[in-house]
Amino acid sequence: MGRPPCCDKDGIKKGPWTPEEDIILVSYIQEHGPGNWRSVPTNTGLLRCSKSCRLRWTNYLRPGIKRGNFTSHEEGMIIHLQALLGNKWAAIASYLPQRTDNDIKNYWNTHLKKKLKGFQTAFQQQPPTTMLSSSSNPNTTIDNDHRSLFEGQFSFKRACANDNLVQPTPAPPSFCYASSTENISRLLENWMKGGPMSKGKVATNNNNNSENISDTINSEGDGGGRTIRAISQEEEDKFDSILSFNNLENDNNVGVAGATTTGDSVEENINEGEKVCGDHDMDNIDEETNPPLTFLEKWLLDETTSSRQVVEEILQLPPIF
DNA sequence: AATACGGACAACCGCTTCTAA
DNA sequence: TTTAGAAGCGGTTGTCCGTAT
Repeated sequence: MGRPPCCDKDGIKKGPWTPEEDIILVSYIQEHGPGNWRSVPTNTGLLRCSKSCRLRWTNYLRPGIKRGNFTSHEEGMIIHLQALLGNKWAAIASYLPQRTDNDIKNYWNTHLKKKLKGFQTAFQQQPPTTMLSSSSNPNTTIDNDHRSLFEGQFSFKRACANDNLVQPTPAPPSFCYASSTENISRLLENWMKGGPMSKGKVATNNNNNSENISDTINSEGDGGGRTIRAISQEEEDKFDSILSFNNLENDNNVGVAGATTTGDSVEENINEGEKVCGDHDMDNIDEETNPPLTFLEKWLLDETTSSRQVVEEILQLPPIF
């Protein structure tokens, strides 16, 4: 026999969560910690499926979640990771600990996909170097639509690249209780301060005590367990194939996401990545809270990776670091 | 002013993987 | 070892809101 069912299918409430439900859920988790979601609806009286409770907590109520205002840095990370990993939102979110997979997925579908599609369309007609120089060259063949695409819609100003400067964004949507959700998260902050891990701290996976929220943030799923982890063989294989694809496309100066490549071997890229990574000023990185860089992370940090550079150049993205 | 349309995002659905009994 | 439910995850849908007509 397996486990008993998590909850009755009848009488389950669907749709948006109310502030009252949020408070009930947060209060319960404060007292008991997340996990054992099957018992949450029963113990709280919430007419929600356990799955819905877990999702609500991990995506919106847990402390440390950063909402809205994706920085250009984050955009760059998402673009690179999506090119590398595909639609593995949970894996991508693991490199952006303050963002949930759902948030990243929505942002990709509503913002970045459109931008990249427009970029690829434009790129098919004009390679990046020419396009970039075209703005100052009236004799270029690039048409005005594409120029405006890059100068307007695509213009992530480098002036905003500094992480201290938040990208200008439209007013937040006035969803019925987004603000109350935020308030609930804020309420939890003080509580978290007394815990073993402060809000938003990048987690390691060393602590197995699931009795408190901060530990469970490291270990639960659905966006909850955002840990820096070693690259899997599958990811490494995919990375290799992307590099191979870039090399194949090199003759046409077109690579993944419209990027060019130097045609370096995988080994050369890896070595170069390690070398450059070593040249970065890592003094501010706390090894205790930020584990040693993985292969993938080194690649992301590698400013000499030509494909990344070109994408950043064309999209006016800031250097990742 | 009313309506239509599209964008943005929260939440749900369904499939896959993990794990407790 | 088997089985069935929990958990994880990505895709899709529903709803709200702002803007254009």
